Amino acid sequence: MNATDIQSRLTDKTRPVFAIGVASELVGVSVHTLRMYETAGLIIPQRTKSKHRLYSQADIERLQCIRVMIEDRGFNLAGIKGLMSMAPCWEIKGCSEADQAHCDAFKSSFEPCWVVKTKATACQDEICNECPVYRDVTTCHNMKSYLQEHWKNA
Amino acid sequence: MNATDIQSRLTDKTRPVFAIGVASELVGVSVHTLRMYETAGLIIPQRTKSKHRLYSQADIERLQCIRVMIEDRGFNLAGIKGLMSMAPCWEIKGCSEADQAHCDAFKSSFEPCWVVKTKATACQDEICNECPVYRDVTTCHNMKSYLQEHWKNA
DNA sequence: ACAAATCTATATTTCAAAATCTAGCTTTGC
DNA sequence: GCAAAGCTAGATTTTGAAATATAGATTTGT
Repeated sequence: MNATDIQSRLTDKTRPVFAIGVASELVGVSVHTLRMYETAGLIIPQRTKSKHRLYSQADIERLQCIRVMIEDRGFNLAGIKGLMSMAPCWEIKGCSEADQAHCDAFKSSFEPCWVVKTKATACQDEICNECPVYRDVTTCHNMKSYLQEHWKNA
Repeated sequence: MNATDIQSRLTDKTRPVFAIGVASELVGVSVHTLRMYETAGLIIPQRTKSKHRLYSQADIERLQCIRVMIEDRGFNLAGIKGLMSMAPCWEIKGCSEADQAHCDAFKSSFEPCWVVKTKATACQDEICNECPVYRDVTTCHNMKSYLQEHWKNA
């Protein structure tokens, strides 16, 4: 591993480094609450081989956004999930019409794509944690601008 | 008034015809709950000269959608309002860049345009109840498709 | 080796949003 | 004219989502 590799590993916000206890302290909620957000479909931490959760810096920021939505804007978990479901994933991933036709995320606006079971081929083997659809949906920022950008570029 | 006019009045879903008590029975919630939804910024019934609320058939359907979001999808009022705020009103209304620059609805994604104070000139004298942005945002339907249509046509 | 941390699953508690109620006044419609 | 319905404003009650706690097994790291 050369110096550039080391630098990139140190600055990679998506690298899973924090155990749930550390993440809990960084975000200011209990470990159980973090597990709850996962069950609700708001966040997908990586897992070690033995199923222990690992959170990245990006995950921490995502969780902080979730807290803002709850505390400052009065959303409940269903509402945050609903807002996240607005991302036009099929445009971002460039799904064909055939792909769209049998993808639950395209057909309904009730669940984010990283939660649905039946997916387009483009997402079959996707690790959602690393997918731009999942990564860029940070509902505490200006979501309308986000949607605009992604529709315009589509 | 000729036959065509009569027909159009009878079938106009936006004509305000139901007092709050009737609306309350049609939707299946108390009159107070209807007033609460109004305070939350989810619906804007017309008013008589003496400030009595009047609901149209379209209003009833809007309210039924709100109930679906609450009962079936678990949203709270803040979440429904947040979802409604996703409509790209400036695209639908064709606002100029100057208009966008001093319109709160363009700048933030926290409130629907029909709730914000500082509006674009295109909306200064708008009766929001009759505006397509307000009318078409029925969050219980496929909101993603709605956004797609409106972005594509923009 | 073993204490601390994490895992899943379930039960219980908390608390604020949502709904209901109250009061005093105005409007509506028979 | 007057009873019924609507208005605003504010207090109170309810209720279920969110958070906390518990239990027993597994993994981690010193």
